[in-house]
Amino acid sequence: MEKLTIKDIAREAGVSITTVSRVLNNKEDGMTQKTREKVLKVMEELNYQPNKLARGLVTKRSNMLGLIVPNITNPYFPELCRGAEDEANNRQYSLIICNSDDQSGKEENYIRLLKEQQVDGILLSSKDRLSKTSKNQLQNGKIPYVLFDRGEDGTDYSGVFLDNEKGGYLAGKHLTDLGHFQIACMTGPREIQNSKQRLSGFQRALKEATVDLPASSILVGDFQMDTAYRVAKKFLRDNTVTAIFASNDLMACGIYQAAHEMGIQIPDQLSIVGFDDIPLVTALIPKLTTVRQNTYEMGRKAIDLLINKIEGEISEGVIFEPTLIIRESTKNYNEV
Amino acid sequence: MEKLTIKDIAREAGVSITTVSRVLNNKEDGMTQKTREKVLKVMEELNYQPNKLARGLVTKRSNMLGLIVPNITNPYFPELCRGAEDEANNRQYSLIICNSDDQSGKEENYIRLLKEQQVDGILLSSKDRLSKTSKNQLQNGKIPYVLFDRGEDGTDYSGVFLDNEKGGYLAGKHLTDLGHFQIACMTGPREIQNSKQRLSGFQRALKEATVDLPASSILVGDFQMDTAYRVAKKFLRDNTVTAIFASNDLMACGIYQAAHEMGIQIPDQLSIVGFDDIPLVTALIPKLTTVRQNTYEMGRKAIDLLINKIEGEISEGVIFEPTLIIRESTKNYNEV
DNA sequence: CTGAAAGCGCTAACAG
DNA sequence: CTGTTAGCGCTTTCAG
Repeated sequence: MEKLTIKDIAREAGVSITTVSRVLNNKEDGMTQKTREKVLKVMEELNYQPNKLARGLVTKRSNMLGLIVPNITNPYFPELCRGAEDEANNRQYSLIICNSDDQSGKEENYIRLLKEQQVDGILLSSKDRLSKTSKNQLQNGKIPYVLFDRGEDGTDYSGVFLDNEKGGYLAGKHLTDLGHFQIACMTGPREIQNSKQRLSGFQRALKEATVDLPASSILVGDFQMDTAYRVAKKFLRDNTVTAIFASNDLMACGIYQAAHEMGIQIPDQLSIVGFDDIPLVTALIPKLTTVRQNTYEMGRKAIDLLINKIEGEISEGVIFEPTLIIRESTKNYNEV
Repeated sequence: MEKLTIKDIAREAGVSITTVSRVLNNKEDGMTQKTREKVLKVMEELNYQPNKLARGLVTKRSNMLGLIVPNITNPYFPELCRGAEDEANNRQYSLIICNSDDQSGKEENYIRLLKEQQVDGILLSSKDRLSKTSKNQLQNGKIPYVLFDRGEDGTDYSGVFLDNEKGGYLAGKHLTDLGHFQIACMTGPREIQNSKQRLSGFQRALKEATVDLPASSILVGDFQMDTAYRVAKKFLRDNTVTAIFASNDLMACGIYQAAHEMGIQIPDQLSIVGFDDIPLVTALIPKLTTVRQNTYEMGRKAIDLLINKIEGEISEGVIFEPTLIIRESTKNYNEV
């Protein structure tokens, strides 16, 4: 039982390969119902599976999409992947998922690889803005692409983004509404857009409530749990605050750990707000209050945009709105 | 700047396409260093990227591999993906990651899709044993494949597995060594191999220590946090145990939650052992004692096997040994 | 309504 | 040392 080709089917069904090709592609025109059925039956019997590479070679469409994520290990990204994958499959595309490990070298490499693999488009969730090389690869390679969340500022708004500023604001407002006024904030890496925007939204909220946020209370993290733990431990030893906003949930976990070891009760002595609403967050005790992004939907939408772009429809970028999910890790200051 | 082909390079460099093809494939023989360099330079200048589909069509090698995981949302699987991806890339293969959502329908569909996409091999991490359709697809499609963890019993040992029985034993022994004798166990779905083996290892350990494990203390979960939470809550209301072994870490999280809500202190009143050692487990308070599998390495090894198979070397399946990682969620019974 | 033939971009004999 | 040529499995005019 060697690999079957369209020829074998044609021979077996007593028709030409053109006819076989036609039924393969559901071309309505031409062909008796009978011929079609016969061909279909032969395919069935022989368990024929068309070679998509060969098809791609002539149609210039591989029906494959690339998705590059910075770190599949951060539970945020599997959500994105699932959304992307589901939408891609709905639309008859396959997804190649790649992990850039937060390294722009790897990212560039994957872009090249995906292009060689003739993917029809790329969804890029970059660590931060695109490196110059990446941008070049993408742009003068004329390959359709969509940016996810961490993108360009201004100009090239072809992507799916979150209103990070608003997210930060939501977190800040929640905390000040609860009456807190000694508040700290742990950001992601300083140079990352995302991170800056969340911070600036947060600052806006505190300002509105005339709560001061001294520079010393702005802690710089790296979106990882371990670092957050260390930074928090040091900070909590030397400072008194009643609330902390972590720019992502993973860092919130690190802060939990630090607080626990120092005997600081959450939320009784310390309120914590996270960001992302990754699934594991409900496993924390107490459950984390956080700013939710609908990652799954964002993934779907991003692929939707990408495919539209590939298929020639112009479709604008989208900005998603975050929402605040109040759970158990924040508490009214008065009750402290 | 239209899509460049090997022809363009040949014309530009003033050589034949064969020559270009040769430098592309690093064929050492023939060709002056000079010619090679000239071609290389032209490629560079024009930023040429070879079309892998076309190559695949003639070589019958796509250099793509498929990986099907049951649920990318369980943090266990991203680890596997990373290992698999890294090894694949090392060996110059790309990985298409697919998510079967624990549905064998989706799994079968993906197998078909991957085959049509002409992947060179498939790494299949199935929910449980293969469905008949999957098996057929794989076997009479003559496509190399390797099974991950949840596989066939006996016969076809082409895969990477964990010694689940030993893992269960390790957990049981740890608990009995600590002096516990009122112990419960939460398993995965009853019909799953994995699940059964972990349980039977666990039972073996208790038996050795002459500790009884009544049927009523064997709780059936589904490897998910939510269910575990519900089951545990009910169980803990009606029964007294001083230790629970959860067959995976996600379920351990659910048990934490239940215990917390009922005011049961871990590990003071209840010791818990998990299974997998997924990354988030150190975010739990107290940190979870668990049976670790080296998922990343297992992923690498699996791809290694797969590629060996593809490239014609025979390589046997591998069974990995789990290890016990003692953290903070278990405590000596005497100190209770 | 159906088929013959050209060609997608590349590799691999086989010649020169 | 290099080029010519015949496909890989499929789609797609263009004829019949």
